[in-house]
Amino acid sequence: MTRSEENYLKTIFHLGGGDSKSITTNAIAEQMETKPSSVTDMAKKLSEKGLVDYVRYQGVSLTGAGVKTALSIIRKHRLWEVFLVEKLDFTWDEVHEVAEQLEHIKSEKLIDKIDELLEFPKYDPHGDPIPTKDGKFQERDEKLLSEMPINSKGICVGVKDSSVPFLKFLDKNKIALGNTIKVMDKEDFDNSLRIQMEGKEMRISHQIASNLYVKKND
Amino acid sequence: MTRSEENYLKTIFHLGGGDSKSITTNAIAEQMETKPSSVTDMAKKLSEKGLVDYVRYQGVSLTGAGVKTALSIIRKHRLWEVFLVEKLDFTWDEVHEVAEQLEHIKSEKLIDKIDELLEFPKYDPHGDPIPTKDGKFQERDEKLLSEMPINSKGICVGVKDSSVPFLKFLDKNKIALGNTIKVMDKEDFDNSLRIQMEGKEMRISHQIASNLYVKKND
DNA sequence: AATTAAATTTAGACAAAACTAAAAATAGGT
DNA sequence: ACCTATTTTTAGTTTTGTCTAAATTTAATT
Repeated sequence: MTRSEENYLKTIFHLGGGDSKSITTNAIAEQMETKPSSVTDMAKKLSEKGLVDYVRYQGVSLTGAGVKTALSIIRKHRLWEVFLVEKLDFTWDEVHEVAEQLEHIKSEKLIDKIDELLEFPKYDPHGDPIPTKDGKFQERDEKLLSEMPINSKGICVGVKDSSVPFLKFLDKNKIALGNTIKVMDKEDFDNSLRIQMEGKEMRISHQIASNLYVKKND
Repeated sequence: MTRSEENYLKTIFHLGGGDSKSITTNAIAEQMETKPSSVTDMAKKLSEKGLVDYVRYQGVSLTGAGVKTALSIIRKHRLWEVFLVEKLDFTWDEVHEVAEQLEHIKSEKLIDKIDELLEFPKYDPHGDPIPTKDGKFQERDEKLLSEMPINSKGICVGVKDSSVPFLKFLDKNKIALGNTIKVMDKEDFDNSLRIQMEGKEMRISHQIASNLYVKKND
């Protein structure tokens, strides 16, 4: 497994090619900021290795082996993110770039020990689930804040957009994972929300609300 | 800085090319298990970048910038080794391979935080000094056990050979860094030593004694 | 069913890092 | 000073991953 191969598998998984849905070369190229022709080359190689099914002009989807490999990389990425935040005081907007490098370190013992050190976390700093060693996902019953009905309560458990600007915005506005949320009111005009977060009232744009995951209470 | 460039600089430093001594391409090739012709190519590239002085048919030596870069990689390698042993319960014979990968992670913040987490260790698990952030070495007054006079005492502080077999041998014989050592007697015949280690008497071959560093007490 | 626009693949090239085999330079011994 | 063995470099290939530009296939529209 080269680093490049691993990055392709990860991207295909994230684009939804895990459940045998076919992902186009263009979509992969755009996501990875490379050219479609490069993707074609890699598709052939990964197909040779039995990690993806590739049909010319149709796209690629991960095989069982491909999913397994992708999950192991995602697992490493997310565990390293937790490590950086929990043990080294990184902020959640700083971890992605470094984890992109650390996820390629080849040592099963290393990642298992990191997992143990962190006491087997189930979610990463952005609320994304960490696959278990045997590739199982800890799915959670969550919905977007923008889809919560008025008067419903919940806990903020994840972000959909984990870009640096969005995360910094959340920090600035004291919106953090784990916070309690109650939807007070919706504004028809611009779809903004009036919410209570940890008891304090605030107004939130639709943009923001549609990028925050909430676990419903009642 | 590519990974390969970093590995060359590190090797040149270890072969003694830090103090402007010229190291031959052959020596580098042997150390890195590659071919002299490959070394020549890299020597030209590193010379272009101002990291080594290279004279055809004469060899290479590190420039100031080259030494600085080499030390920063060695620093990272050794700090990661300490991390693996102290925080993840790796044994001292398991750390090298993984540290070889981790040393190439690019993030100044990461290594500084690891340093802090470990409380700024001065030596790695094999007793090798860890360069400071500004490239200074913590040299220690140490000598090989084989060179200690009879009746002198000291503390075992490092290994010269840090190969897996040697380290495992030391473990098996309960020889560890930090142990007190007293040289009782030398055998002229085979240069073996009779020593007291942590109070217990044992016999040690010249082979072993010439790969253990000791800090003299008196 | 034909045409056209968009997506995708092919073909050929390049850069990095390595290798092999052949050529060139150095150093040692007489 | 010359010859020879060794070391080192050069020249030409290979592999991996990328690119551009041209060719092909698919899909959408009429």
